[in-house]
Amino acid sequence: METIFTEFRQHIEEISKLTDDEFEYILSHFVKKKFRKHQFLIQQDEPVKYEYFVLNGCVKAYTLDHDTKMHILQFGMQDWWIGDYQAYFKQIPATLYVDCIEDTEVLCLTLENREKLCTEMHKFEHFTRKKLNSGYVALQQRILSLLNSTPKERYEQLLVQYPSLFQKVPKQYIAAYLGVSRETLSRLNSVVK
Amino acid sequence: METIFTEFRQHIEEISKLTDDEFEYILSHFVKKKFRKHQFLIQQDEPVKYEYFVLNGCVKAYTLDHDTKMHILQFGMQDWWIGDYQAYFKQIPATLYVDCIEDTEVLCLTLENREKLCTEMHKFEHFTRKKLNSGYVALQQRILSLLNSTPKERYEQLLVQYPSLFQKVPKQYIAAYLGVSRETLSRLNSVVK
DNA sequence: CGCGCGATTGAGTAATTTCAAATCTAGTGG
DNA sequence: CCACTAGATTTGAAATTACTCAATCGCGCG
Repeated sequence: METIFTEFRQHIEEISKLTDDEFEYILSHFVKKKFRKHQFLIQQDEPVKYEYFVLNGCVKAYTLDHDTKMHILQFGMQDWWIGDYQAYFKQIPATLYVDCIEDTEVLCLTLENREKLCTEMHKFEHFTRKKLNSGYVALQQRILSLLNSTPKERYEQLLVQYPSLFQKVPKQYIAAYLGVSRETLSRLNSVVK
Repeated sequence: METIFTEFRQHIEEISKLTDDEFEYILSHFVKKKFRKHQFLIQQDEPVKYEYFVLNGCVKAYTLDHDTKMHILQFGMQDWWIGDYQAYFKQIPATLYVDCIEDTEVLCLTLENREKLCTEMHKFEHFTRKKLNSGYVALQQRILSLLNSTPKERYEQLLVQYPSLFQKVPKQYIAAYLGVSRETLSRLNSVVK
């Protein structure tokens, strides 16, 4: 077993313990791929074949406003799942771009294999449901922070919640994630709270 | 079978067909409750016993900023699920309020019964997972609309997406959902696009 | 050393909020 | 049927916040 997959196994086993055979079986439904910095995993209007599990590296999922202004829906770092779920589940052309902030390795799962695993292994469906539960809650929290909080508060919350993001991600992308201009984000540091 | 439950059955059967016995079994894990306009289903800091399926009526889930400014996370109308999922899944005190915009009947599901149904009936776990998939996508869309769109655009998108909301819900609550002040929402109508 | 990307700073502009007051509406009791 | 009231909506004006556009700064890498 390649050691690169142990993290992936641990990730699943946080929710459901697996036998070696079970893990091998799950893994056989994924394809490993490498991408370079700036390379696209998904491009708007293209078909969306996969959901991705990030083994290492860093990616961002975003839309472009009038082909210029970027709005970041999600980052993907080690152990995070990422994709264009709307397009993936409905099997329609991509509504998002996903590209690499640095060189990145991912595990790719087709919708077909996802459904197959869920049907064949109750354990995997359980894992998927649990993962979705927490993902759902996280998105609700993000919505509340967009409604409740000032840009400065949102920035500080993010800093506490995902300090590792700030190691890898240029501030302008943080701004595009928080929903403010890069200039405003820059000025937050000097504002005395 | 009370006719009030046929909608609920149809709602599940949009994803998984059920036998009468299966539906009866599922239903036996829910409790039906009635609430009056202005009554709370959930109050901040109280325990969260249930997730709710709305049979009829209308509710809102929200937080209060400094006990005054309301931010609405979600509305719940006929056939919608609603609750304080963060508190429900983690079994911690409520972070939200949920109360009735009009008299409302709901089906209540404890976390225990939810997990029991998911464990015992693969079909129910499948239903739950599918429902979460689309819920997850819907929340992502909401985040993107908060990042991408002007208040006027968000208002118009909501109007197209959920016209029935506007029959039941005062505009000030729509404003609290869209993330603008009621005054700004009011002024949107007069702004020539 | 110089290039290029990212971050910062400044100034003017646009949008939204806040606070206050006025208007409208539906439901209630006389 | 009308007057009254509470809640909801609208309007006005001032203040605040964030945005845009432009210029500058800083740093790592070839």
